[in-house]
Amino acid sequence: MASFPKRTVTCGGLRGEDERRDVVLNGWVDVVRDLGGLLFIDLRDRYGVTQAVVDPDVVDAERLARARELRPEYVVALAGTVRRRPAENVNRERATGAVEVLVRDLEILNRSKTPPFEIRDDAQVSDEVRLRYRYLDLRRSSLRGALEKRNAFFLALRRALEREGYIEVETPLLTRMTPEGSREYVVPSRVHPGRYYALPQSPQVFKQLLMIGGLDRYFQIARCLRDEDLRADRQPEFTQLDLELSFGDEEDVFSIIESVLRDAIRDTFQREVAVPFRRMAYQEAMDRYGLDKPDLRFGLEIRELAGCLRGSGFRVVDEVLAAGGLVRGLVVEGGAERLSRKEIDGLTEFVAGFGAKGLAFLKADAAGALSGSLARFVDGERRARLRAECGFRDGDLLLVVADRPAVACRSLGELRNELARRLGLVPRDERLEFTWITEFPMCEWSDEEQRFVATHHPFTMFSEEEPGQLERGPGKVRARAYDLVLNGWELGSGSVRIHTREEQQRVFQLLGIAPDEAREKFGFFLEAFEYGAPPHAGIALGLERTLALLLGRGNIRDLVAFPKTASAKCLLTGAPTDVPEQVLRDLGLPCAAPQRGAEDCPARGGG
RNA sequence: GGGGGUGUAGCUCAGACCGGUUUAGAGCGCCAGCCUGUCACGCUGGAGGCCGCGGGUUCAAGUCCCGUCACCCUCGCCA
Repeated sequence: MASFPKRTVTCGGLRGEDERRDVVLNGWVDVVRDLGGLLFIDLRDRYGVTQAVVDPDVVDAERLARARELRPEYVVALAGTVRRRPAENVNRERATGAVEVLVRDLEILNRSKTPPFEIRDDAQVSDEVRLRYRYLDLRRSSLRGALEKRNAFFLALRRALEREGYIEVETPLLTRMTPEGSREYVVPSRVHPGRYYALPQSPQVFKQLLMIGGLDRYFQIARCLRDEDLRADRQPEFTQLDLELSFGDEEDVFSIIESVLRDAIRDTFQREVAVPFRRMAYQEAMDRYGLDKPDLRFGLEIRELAGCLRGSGFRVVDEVLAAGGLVRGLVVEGGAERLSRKEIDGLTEFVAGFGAKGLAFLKADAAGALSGSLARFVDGERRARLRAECGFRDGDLLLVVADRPAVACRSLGELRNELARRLGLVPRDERLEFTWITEFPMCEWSDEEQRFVATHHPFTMFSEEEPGQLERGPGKVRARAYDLVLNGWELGSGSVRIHTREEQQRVFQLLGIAPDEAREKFGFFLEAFEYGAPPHAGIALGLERTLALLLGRGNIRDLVAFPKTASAKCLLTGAPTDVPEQVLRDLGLPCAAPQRGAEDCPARGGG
């Protein structure tokens, strides 16, 4: 038997046709409006808000007194009769606004302290307070709605993948450390003192083993953990749609992802996405947009300026070109008036943040007069070329970076995004510009490590134009890897995998992983290749990022029920915490705790 | 690890640039009283401050200086 009057409807369920029904509501008090005689209670739960009326002519003094005790966030059970509101009192803002519940009886199930912030969507509250009292923030429809969308989207993904014959398999959370890649969380073993598991940065190795195991079509909505510094779009724990297929290649991965995303977005957001997605080679993305995750919602493409500016007397240009650098820029339409000298100085600092040593500029006013740091190097002929080749017209602003290729592309790419934000070039509609970025280089030379490092990961298949190219000119070999980009965010990446031991060993060797080391760290994996590994390919998509873009949110924190701060702390529980010395001893860990001041305690409810 | 921003009432913020001007304010919330059709109810009154923390300069510090902590953004990092 229930110890309290159990609800017969939710706070979002009543409509005009429920008139005269006897109901019980359970929920939180949203607000009480005590008019002295009549008293209105807005009662809230996940499903909505319903107005209840306590009428002193209907209830006895004891119940009236109890009603007057109610405060926001009290948990109550209300019993009463549904009645239509008089026409002039209908609240059209609310789904239940045509009715109200005339209270016959009420019980306070729990009291609440005054919450640290009001449970209202329009209340502006700092992230710090929201995270500390996350359970209160969860009562607000904005956060709850995001989690409901997350759930609906995940279900839709699972439905679509089920339909395509994919099977969801869970892979271990306690696994072995991988030598390449991001920093992993390490878990000490009590049973094996001095030995450690690692939490997976991704299920990469296991999903390939599942292919070798003949699972054929695998997916997992998988938690991934990385001990790296955080950003608005990065949490230490995040969720990927991880997917792998056998006997297929890029085309199969593209088509399954396109179809699954299209269906899930249609089901969850009632929005249509055009498939197939656009495709763009890495080099084209870098040349036109400066970044490997271009935002294609606006133009403002990067212009090649070597031809127009070579030999103009602007020394930096010629020096940079002679050293193999790039001279490129952006033409800002109407920018001559829209951007002041001071703002351009600010942009110079902005690109300096990405290593650019300078930002030259040229303004042409409405009458055609030139000004700016480039003006004295641009004669009539060069001006005509700028107009013809780059569309530089009167009233426009040309911003130029001359630098090493990597710096020139990056700084102009970031500058392009920044200008689009400032000048309002990003369309306000909800357009979704999906793009596959393909043909990444296989590896890059790392000055820091003095070796080649894999651009994607060391299990990625490469495409050699001739045998032995990987060894002779590794910088020129392309990986069969691809990224999925949406509106300037990288949603995820994947590749066709290596499936023979020989090719895998060639890549390990290229990356400077000695045969002994490879055997020790990846022996089990190389061995698996010797027992009939099928050709396979796959991808992993960051689902919080995908949802953040679909919901128009600037960070992924609200797609996570209990997120961590920029310093990877949980403000609700206080994690990470010290642990008792005995626990460390049992684990065979050194007990010397670093000297520290008093740690913040988790919230105790204030007041 | 580096850079930038923020930190003042429960919440969101003024005050700080140029030290003394009020007894550090506002809106919301909170408490009390009044109010029988409100819906962010209204009206009247009230309580509430280690000005993040520690040091320094000064006759005098919310305000200036140094350090430190927390949160946010970001570079590095994130195969």
